[in-house]
Amino acid sequence: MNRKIAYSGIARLSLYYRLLASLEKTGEEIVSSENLGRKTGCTAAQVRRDLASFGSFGRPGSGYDVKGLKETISKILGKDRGWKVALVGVGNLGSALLSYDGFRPQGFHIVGAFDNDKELFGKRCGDIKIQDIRNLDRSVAYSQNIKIGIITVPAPSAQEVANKLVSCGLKAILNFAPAKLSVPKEVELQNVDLSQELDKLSYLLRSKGE
Amino acid sequence: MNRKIAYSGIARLSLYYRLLASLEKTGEEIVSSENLGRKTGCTAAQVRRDLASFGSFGRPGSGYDVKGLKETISKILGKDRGWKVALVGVGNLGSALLSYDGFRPQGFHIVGAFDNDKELFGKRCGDIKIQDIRNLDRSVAYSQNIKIGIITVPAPSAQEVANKLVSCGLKAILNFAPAKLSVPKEVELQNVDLSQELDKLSYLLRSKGE
DNA sequence: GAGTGTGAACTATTTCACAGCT
DNA sequence: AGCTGTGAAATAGTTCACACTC
Repeated sequence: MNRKIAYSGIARLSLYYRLLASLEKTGEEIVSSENLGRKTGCTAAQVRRDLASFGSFGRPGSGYDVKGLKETISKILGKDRGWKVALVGVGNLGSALLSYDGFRPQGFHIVGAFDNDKELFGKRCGDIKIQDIRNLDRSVAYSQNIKIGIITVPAPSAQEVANKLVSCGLKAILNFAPAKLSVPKEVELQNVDLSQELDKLSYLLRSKGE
Repeated sequence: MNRKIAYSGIARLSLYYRLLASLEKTGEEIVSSENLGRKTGCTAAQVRRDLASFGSFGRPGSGYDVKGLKETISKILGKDRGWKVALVGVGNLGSALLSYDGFRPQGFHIVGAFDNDKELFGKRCGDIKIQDIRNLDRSVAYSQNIKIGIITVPAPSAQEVANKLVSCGLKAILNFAPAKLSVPKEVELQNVDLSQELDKLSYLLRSKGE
């Protein structure tokens, strides 16, 4: 057992998980690294290496047990924990995320939505009532066991919101604002940067002469 | 001049670009790799290495010219091309992206929005009228010079939409559906996978015992 | 003096290829 | 026979450190 997974392996585990969930639905019981790889866009070697960093889950000669591996990965990723999430910034993107029903089955439950626009207070979005951001404090976060925050405010307010989330004791932030946030190193930060994704496509197109 | 940029360098160029645009607004004229790095979360060495893959843009002793470097990166990334984009799937996320006004200034212009839901045809979202997906064909894409497609449909229809976009001659796809798409290798594909981002946070939290 | 551009060293990640298990 | 788990090799990416330029 090779104890250290490549950082990029984590993202692949997420893909494997989703594929396993779908294989389970269609009744597949066993899957090989070859297949798991092809269906997630990874190589068989990556699949085996990634999984082997956490233990020996496969059976030589046959492959991996779909249901078992799915549960194993769920535990590795911590998806079995049922994370509670707070979202700040109920604009276009924020409300889209609130209404998205794909997070819950993945183990993420948005339990609070906050904004600073009076007009929105009390309105519902999905099944959550939008609250004044000032209602979010350490004790609320603690009592609701909220550990993850999603930032969907405009870039200029993003750092301020991040500070707030940190001061409320949240441990992880998913940031959609196109801004570089500073958070204490013990707080995990992931950025989703839509313009950056388009820039990558643009570069690839341009560099092949489109 | 070191001709080959690391793939991950492209994403950083996008960050540098955005920072330079903001420095330009505040009237800064010169920036060092040190500063550019700190403000984008990269190292000074990365900044210099990334830029040096395309030429010598800095002045030893002072740094990089903000305006000039911004324009250079714009060209490198192909942002100066003014890409036309079609979006398919005007649900929550799709309409959020249509209404988002951050793409245009970045050189990406969504010129068409398509769905298969009759109820939506003719409605406006942002300043675009939603059309029947059947209205999107090769000649429309060609005449409007649409090269990039954004997929914001549910996972089960994503591959079908991708096929359609490819058959319309689009050269790049930004996919938000949690599905692994197959496209010809000459078509560029980037995935934005929100559950995956949450999974990464979940893993990091779990692995540090939160 | 200050800061770039870049070889060279280092670290991370991927791929190869095969011994060993079922 | 088929497929995993894993050393070893190969490749990719990052950091160091400094000669050189302004």
